[in-house]
Amino acid sequence: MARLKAFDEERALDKAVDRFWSRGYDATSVRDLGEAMEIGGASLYNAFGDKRTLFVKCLERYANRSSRERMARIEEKHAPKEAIRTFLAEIIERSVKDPDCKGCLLVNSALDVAPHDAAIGKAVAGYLDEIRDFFRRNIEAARRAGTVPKSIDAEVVSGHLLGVLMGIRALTRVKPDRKLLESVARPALALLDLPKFKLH
Amino acid sequence: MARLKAFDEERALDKAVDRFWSRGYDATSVRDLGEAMEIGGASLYNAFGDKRTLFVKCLERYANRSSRERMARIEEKHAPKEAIRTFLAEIIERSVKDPDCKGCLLVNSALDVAPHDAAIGKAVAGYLDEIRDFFRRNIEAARRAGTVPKSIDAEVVSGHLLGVLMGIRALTRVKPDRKLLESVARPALALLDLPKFKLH
DNA sequence: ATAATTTTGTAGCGCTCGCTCTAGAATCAT
DNA sequence: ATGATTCTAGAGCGAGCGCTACAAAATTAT
Repeated sequence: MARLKAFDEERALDKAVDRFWSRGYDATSVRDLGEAMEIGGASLYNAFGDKRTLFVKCLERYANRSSRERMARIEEKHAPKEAIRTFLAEIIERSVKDPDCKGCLLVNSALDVAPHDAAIGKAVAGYLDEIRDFFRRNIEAARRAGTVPKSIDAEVVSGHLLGVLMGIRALTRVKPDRKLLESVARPALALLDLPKFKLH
Repeated sequence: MARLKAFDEERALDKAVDRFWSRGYDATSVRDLGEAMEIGGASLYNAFGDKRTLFVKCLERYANRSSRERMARIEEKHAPKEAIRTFLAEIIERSVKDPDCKGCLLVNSALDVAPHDAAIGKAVAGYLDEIRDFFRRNIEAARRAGTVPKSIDAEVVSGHLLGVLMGIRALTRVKPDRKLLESVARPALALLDLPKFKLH
């Protein structure tokens, strides 16, 4: 009944994610995107809507393929406390090995575009909530398993870990130094190993 | 010998800082700046050079009036450990009270412009180093004063605090919630109150 | 006053932006 | 084949971008 699309939508979407990730929303032009996705402007608008709509789809794609994938993969393979440790270690590893210092698309977007676009802000906040939930449920599981002191407050420490994560991702973009990034993470992880002292 | 300038350069610079701060580098046009500074485009270029040069001056101005001012003021009035606590408390206070969720110009720039401009990246990294130095020397002073356990490694914990600070500033832009921001800071501050346990 | 010098407002340069229009190429059911 | 429908490439729209050219206005030394 009609002509077939000449490109793979998912593949093209991944290319768009890369561009937004490394250049930011504003600095990425529709022509940049078309070039990276190897499609013309008309096809882009036809398949993905306007630039902002494409960006929203990129955020969702990134959340699925980067953020959620990592959490699911790690959670499946590691005990709760080790899951948290592995998560941060993997972030640091990726951060120092990325020559472009792209950081995290969600964190970058949280600073660049979220404050100027309420809907995107809500979306980003939601993705970050998922990460905090990952920390929270692993802390709680570790508490139940006894691998983390009972004095650890999952509510507080999950927030702390989310902040530490974002700090690492932010620092990566100006000072991608392994020693520094590890020093950001280490006290947060050490917290989980402390003997049973009341923190407050 | 020549016509006098009709505007106050410092006042105009402050207005430029505000605009860059709330809108980001790319999204702030030279016309925006001229409007905020209440000067025409020609005067802007005459007095401050091009947009990028103006931005560099804005970063320096911000560092002097916001970052360094805060550190000096707090350091003068508080004992070392309380200086750290007060610093983070003030950041959180300002963050939750800012209706525009502007965060910190240095942190915003670290993510937006630093990765795409080596010179600005170096400058931002330098300003962040100053903040880490603030943490480091206060930790060391507190260690000497005995208000912080000797087991605290100033090198590690100053990096941790810088990361926590950046995490708070980043989170502010999407989730400006006092409880959340305080949960990011609290374990880092609790660390300074712990009895003498070796962290690693 | 006059001349010298700097600032100022304005107009507009060339360029890129997000986006759309249009004509034709490609694919399906019939 | 034919017709219906969708996709594609390219040109180009109006708008805004960073920046500059230029002449009028303002100031001081002479």
